[in-house]
Amino acid sequence: MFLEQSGNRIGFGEGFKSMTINLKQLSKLLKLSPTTVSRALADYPDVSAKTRARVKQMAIQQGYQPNPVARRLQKGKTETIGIVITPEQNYFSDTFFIDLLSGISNQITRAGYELILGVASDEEHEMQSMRRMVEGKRVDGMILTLIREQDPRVGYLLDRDFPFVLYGRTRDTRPYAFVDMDGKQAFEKACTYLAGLGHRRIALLNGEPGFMFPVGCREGYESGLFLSGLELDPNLIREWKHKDPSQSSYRWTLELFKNDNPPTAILFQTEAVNGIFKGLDELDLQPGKDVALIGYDDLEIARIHRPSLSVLRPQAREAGQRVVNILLEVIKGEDPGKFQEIHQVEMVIRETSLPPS
Amino acid sequence: MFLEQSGNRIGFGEGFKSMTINLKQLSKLLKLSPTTVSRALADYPDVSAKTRARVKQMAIQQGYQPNPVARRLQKGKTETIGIVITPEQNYFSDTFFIDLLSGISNQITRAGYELILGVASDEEHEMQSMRRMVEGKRVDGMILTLIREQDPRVGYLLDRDFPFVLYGRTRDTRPYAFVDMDGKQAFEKACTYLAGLGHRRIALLNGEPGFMFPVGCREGYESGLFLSGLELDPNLIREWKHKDPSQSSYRWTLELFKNDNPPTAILFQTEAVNGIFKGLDELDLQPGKDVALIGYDDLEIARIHRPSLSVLRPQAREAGQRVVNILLEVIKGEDPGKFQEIHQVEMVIRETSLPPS
DNA sequence: CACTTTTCCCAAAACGTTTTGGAAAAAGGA
DNA sequence: TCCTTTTTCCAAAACGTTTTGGGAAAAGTG
Repeated sequence: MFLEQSGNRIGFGEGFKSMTINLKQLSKLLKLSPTTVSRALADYPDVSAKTRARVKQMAIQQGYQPNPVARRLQKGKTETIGIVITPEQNYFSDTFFIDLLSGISNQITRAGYELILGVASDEEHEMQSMRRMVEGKRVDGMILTLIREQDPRVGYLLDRDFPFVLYGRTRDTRPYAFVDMDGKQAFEKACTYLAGLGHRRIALLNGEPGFMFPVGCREGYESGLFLSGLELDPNLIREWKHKDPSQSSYRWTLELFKNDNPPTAILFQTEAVNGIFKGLDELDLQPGKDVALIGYDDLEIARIHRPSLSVLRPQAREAGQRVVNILLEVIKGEDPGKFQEIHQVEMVIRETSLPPS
Repeated sequence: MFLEQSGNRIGFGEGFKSMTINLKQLSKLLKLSPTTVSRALADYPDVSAKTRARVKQMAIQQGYQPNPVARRLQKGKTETIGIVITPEQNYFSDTFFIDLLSGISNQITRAGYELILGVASDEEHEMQSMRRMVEGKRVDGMILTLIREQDPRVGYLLDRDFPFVLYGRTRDTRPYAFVDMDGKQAFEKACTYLAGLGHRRIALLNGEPGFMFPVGCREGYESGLFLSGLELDPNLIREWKHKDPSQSSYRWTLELFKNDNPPTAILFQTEAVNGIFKGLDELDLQPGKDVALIGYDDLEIARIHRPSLSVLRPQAREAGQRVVNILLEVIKGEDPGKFQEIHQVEMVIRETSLPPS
């Protein structure tokens, strides 16, 4: 009686009923057609400035917001993008991933899109969660992180021409869009810096093989040694496990110093720092004094610890924003091959990168 | 020509076009009406067993999946629930929040729903992000975490009768649904345990005031002291800041031991453990040996550290699942007041809870 | 004035489901 | 057999937008 339709029945077990106005009601209030109201709000030129203003004012006054579900159906787009995280892989180490997610989320909101999140326990569920999003027509595009050297997700998405952007890179040769950190350049920089201080025995405690990121780290490390005229000693390279970064890096730290000719400096991913500190402590070596340390990722612990840890600092938030902007372009139909960005990584010198004693 | 509609135009700037079949096409293939196919798939009794089987088989064969957007429009539900996280509040400390999120996500997926994520930098953006979800008709329900004593979000949602569930509690007296950990009972248990070992000076390094969780912690602490016949000494209670848990807890640790009569044990949230370790180290006190420690939350560091840290362990994953199940009931129209759960917290005794030396 | 162009608006269709309200056919009951 | 009930299916409406394809009125042009 009061409202012709969509009135708010206050009823049994009905749960929440929106009290907001819809397009038809708004147009009735304005004595205009829904068409005109819709077009006025979308700034089409074929509605006069006067009515456009009138429409907009009324829309604000009535708190009208177009129903996103209806708009999505008509537009044939979900206005949604998906991401799947795998906490078991210890991705959530502190601030880094959160910064990335933060950049992603803010940019998505700005575009009026939605971010839907999947949480998977392993590689298989990760794929499953992504397929649900893609094949279930729940998203317009995917963001991929923690990229593996051979990553089935990339092949899957390329095969069906579905829009996606990687944070990282893989070995697939077909063109695709990615935003990656220049791990190679970062580790090269750190390595030459340490060599410049006089270090001759520089170790690399690298991430797990199979993932793409450690590949670049190693390349940079080797290239840094080469540029500094140092020899590569395989005994100074070790790899820890994602499942248990602290434990494995602890063991490898002890291992490294069993060498006849132990390292005077270590490069590593900050994620593994607890294990390294513990190992050094057990060996009665002072971090920064007896062994120089540079980590990749500026986690909280790096700033807190005394001595504070020198680090390579990727700009995760900015990268997240770029990932989204690129994905939106790809969704629009742009050629993904055009978007391949490699971002510089800053080096922050603190207290653990002194010359050898 | 090939397909009457929704054919896959392979075109310019068109981006991804779904190659999947829709209801109308499927029904044409089956020589049935869309109505019947829809009802067959939904197991309505008014379609014969034979055709139902035929429909289901064809649906599988053709890989048919109903378009969720269309279904949402018709059903008037978004089949989506929202959550907003605030990383600045240091919520993502290690495994705890991830476990919660993991439980939430899995249960949501199981129900065929979607989880949309907002990332906010502060309280204001947190509210803004939630309002966008609620008023923009983007979700059917909200999950709230990191609850404050006076939490404007709760009032907001109660006022408009919008479905939500808290992980935690607040001071609002109106009935609402929540799943909370029994922090009070946990701290009481830890406190009486330490007192039972002979500790007489037990300190509490509590979370930031304003949030609800530390309130329970303190109550449990005080009750534990009382039950053990110990006096409450205000000098043994300190509160650290969310913005900077390590730094502030480090300072307060030093402070605690400036006492004439310093503590022999400390209760705290594990989040703050780095600062405590650092403080004790500086004071030449050995954790576990000179000072007993029990933390709340079983973070990785607690298991890794030597001596390993005794902790109170909330079952975050289970709690996450309960939150979702309850929220789905509330969305269905159940009375939220019926769902108020307080979960027990387990105590894990490791190496830092010995009798005083 | 008569014609063309521009301005401004709108009715109807479409997006892909589910629900409503029957209707035809088959089965049951007398 | 005739009437009633059950079984099985379907056409049409609805969800709330945007887009399509005009059409009437106003303005410009000769």
